Amino acid sequence: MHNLLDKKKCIILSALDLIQEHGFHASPVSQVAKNAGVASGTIYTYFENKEALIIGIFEYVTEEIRKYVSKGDDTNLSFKDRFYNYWKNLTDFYELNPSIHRFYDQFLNSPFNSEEMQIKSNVWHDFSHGFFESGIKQGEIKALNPIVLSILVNTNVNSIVRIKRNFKNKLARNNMDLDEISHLIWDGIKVE
Amino acid sequence: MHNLLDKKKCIILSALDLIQEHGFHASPVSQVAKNAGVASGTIYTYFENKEALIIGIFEYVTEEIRKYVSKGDDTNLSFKDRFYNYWKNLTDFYELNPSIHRFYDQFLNSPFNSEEMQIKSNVWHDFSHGFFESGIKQGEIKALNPIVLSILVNTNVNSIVRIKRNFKNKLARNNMDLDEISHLIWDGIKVE
DNA sequence: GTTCTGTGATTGAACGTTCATTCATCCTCT
DNA sequence: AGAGGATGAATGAACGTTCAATCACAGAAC
Repeated sequence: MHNLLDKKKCIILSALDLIQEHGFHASPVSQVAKNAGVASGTIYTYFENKEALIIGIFEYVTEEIRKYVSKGDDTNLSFKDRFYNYWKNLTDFYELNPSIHRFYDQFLNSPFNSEEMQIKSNVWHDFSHGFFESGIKQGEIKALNPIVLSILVNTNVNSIVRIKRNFKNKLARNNMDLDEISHLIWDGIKVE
Repeated sequence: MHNLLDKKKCIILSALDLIQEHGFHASPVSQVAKNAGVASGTIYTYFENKEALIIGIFEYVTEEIRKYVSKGDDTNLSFKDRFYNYWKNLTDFYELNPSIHRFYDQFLNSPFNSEEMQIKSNVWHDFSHGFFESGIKQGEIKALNPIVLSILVNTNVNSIVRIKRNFKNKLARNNMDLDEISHLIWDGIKVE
C-alpha cells in the first residue's frame, strides 16, 4: 500500500485511514505499520512517538486543506465571490477526502488539541484568519474577530459535510439544499 | 467525592470529569473508580464494560440537556420566542456544565457515536427534532428537514460556547457579541 | 434484645491481553 | 567495507476485566 510514495507519507496515510475509522486509541502502531507496509520500528525513525505521529498527521492534513482552498482563491474577485469560493472549495475538499474530514473533526474535539496546540501557528488556520481579515479590511464584511469568524464558518462547513454524509438518502428524498446555509451566513456577516 | 449520591451516578460523574479532561483512552477504569470512591470491580456491577459506561454517560448527559431545555420551553409563546429561549437555555446549560459540553463534543465526533448509536432513539435528540417540527407545522419556519435543522442549530450553539471558553479574554477586548449569531440563524430559517 | 443466617453489594489483588517502544541484527546502497 | 535505514521479536508497563473473599445489613429465630 502506497509503496511508491515516500515512507513518511505512507505512515501518515495509513494512520489517517485507521484513525478516522477506529479513533486514536483503537489504532495501534503495529497496525499502522502493517497498513503502511513497514515494520513498526520504522515509524520511530520518522516520529518520536505515537503522539508526535498524530500531531504530524494534523499538520499534514491542515497543509492539504490550505493548499486546496488557497489554490482556489482569487484575490481579484469581490470578497463576496471569494467567500462563496472558499465555502465551495472547503466543502469539495472534505467530500473528496472524507478520511481527512473525519480525522480533523476527531482531532479538534480531542485533548490532543490542547491549549499549546491552539497557540502553535498553523498554515491553514493562519490562511483562514487572513482571509477573513482581508474581507474586513476591504470593508465588505463586519469587523468581527477574524479568528472567531473563521472558526464559525469552518465549523458550519464541517457540520454540513457531516450531515450530508450521514443523511445521504434522506436528504435526496427531501430535496434539501444545504448549500443555502452559505447564503444565510453571508447575509449575516456582510456589510449592508 | 459525591459520597451522598447513589453509586451509579458517582461513577458516571467521576468518569465524565476524567473524560472531558483527558479523553476516553486516557481515562482508565481504575482511575474512574478511585475518583468515584469505589473499587474498580464495583463499576462492573453497574456497567457491562467500559464501552457501556461511556454510552451510559452519553445517555445521562443527553437526558440532563433535555430536562434543562424542555423545562425552559413554553409552547404558548410564539415560535420565534421559543427559538430564542431554546438557544439561550442550551447555551446556559453548557456554560453551567462545561464538563458535559466537552464530553458531548468529544463523543459526537468519536467512533463511539456509531451508525447504530445515531439510529437509537435519544430523548434529547427526539425533543430537539420535535421542537423544530412544531415550528414548521405552525408555519413559522421553513419546511426544512427538522433533523438537519436541529443538528445545525445545536452545532452552532456548541461551537459558540467553545469559542467563548477558548477566547474568553480576546472576546472581552473586542467586545464581540456572539449571541448575534442566533439572530443570523433565525433570519435564515424563519418564514418571511 | 441478641444471635444467627442468607443475600447481594463491594473489594482489590491477580490475570491475561494489548500496546508503545526498544534494540540487536539485518539489509541495501555507495 | 561501512553507514544508515529497516526489521520485528522482545520488553515491560498499563489496561480492562474477573472472582474469591469480605462486608453490611435485613429479617428470622429464639
